[in-house]
Amino acid sequence: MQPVMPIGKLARAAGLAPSAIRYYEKAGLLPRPVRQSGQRRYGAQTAARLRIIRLARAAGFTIAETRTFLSGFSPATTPAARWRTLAGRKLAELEAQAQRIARMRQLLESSFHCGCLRIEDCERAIAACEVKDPRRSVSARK
Amino acid sequence: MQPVMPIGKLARAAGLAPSAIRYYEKAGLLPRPVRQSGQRRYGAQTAARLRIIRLARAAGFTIAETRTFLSGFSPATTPAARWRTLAGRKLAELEAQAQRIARMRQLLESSFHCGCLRIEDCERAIAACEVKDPRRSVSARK
DNA sequence: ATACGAGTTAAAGTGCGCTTTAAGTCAAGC
DNA sequence: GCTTGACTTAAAGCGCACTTTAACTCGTAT
Repeated sequence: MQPVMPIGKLARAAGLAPSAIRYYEKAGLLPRPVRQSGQRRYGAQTAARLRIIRLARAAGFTIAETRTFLSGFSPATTPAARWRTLAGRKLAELEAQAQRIARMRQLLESSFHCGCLRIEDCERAIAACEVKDPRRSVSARK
Repeated sequence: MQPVMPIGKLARAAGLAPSAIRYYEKAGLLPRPVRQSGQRRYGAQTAARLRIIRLARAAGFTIAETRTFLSGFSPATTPAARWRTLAGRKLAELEAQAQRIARMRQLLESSFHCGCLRIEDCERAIAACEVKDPRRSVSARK
């Protein structure tokens, strides 16, 4: 039960679906594991690696960024240094996202305080509260 | 040039691609416009409506929500009341997003302060800073 | 006449992170 | 011998908001 877990057990242990683990393998986050009659067998180190992956994902890193963290640096680069590099960029992205959220909040709270009875009436009044950047929106998370 | 703009002109005026305008029409955000020999002709009111759509999108509403705002209420419901209803929900979503961002920020700043030389070494150390919710992540905007 | 630019359509493509499906293999229990 | 459950693969599907493509039609300028 220690060095030879099948994928289902590993998945339960990690709180993931087996398909996600296979996907991570294909994506280069996990090495090809040993096999017994065609089936993957995992040791405790893979469970540990999945915990790291989960941490990275929870911190907002994409699969590609997580792969970079795991294997995209010179082997001499320490985990701490890798994390600093990637976290710096990610924090900037999060800052941008936070600002977009703040802007949306502002729009949600400040718009349509008009007394128009029909939308066609507002259509003229809106002109003032013009939006600068027509692109981008967010919301919708699984 | 006032009540009979072709789609290209409208698109430029609104800062959108013609394909987006056709898409909005198919999605039910815009009414089918008058046509001249098969081609769409728009008046100033459509430009105004596009400004409203842009505002709604910038505020974080999805296409479906925007359609609800425009035509999903009883005609007697004022724009202000419609907006209040939808904005309330959206603000709650934004609050949730903001919290996720805060959590990601925290993880980014607090993780991997270990002195491990290789990731395999951290794999044991990580166990402590366990993540609660294995699902969900964000980042990556067009 | 004919080339050009702008319009038309339906259908497929994009990005991301998986999940789902279909069709098959394998070992263990009855 | 046969069912059951867990595994295998490659490929397709999902959600969202558009964009891109391919093949075609217009009116206008040369």
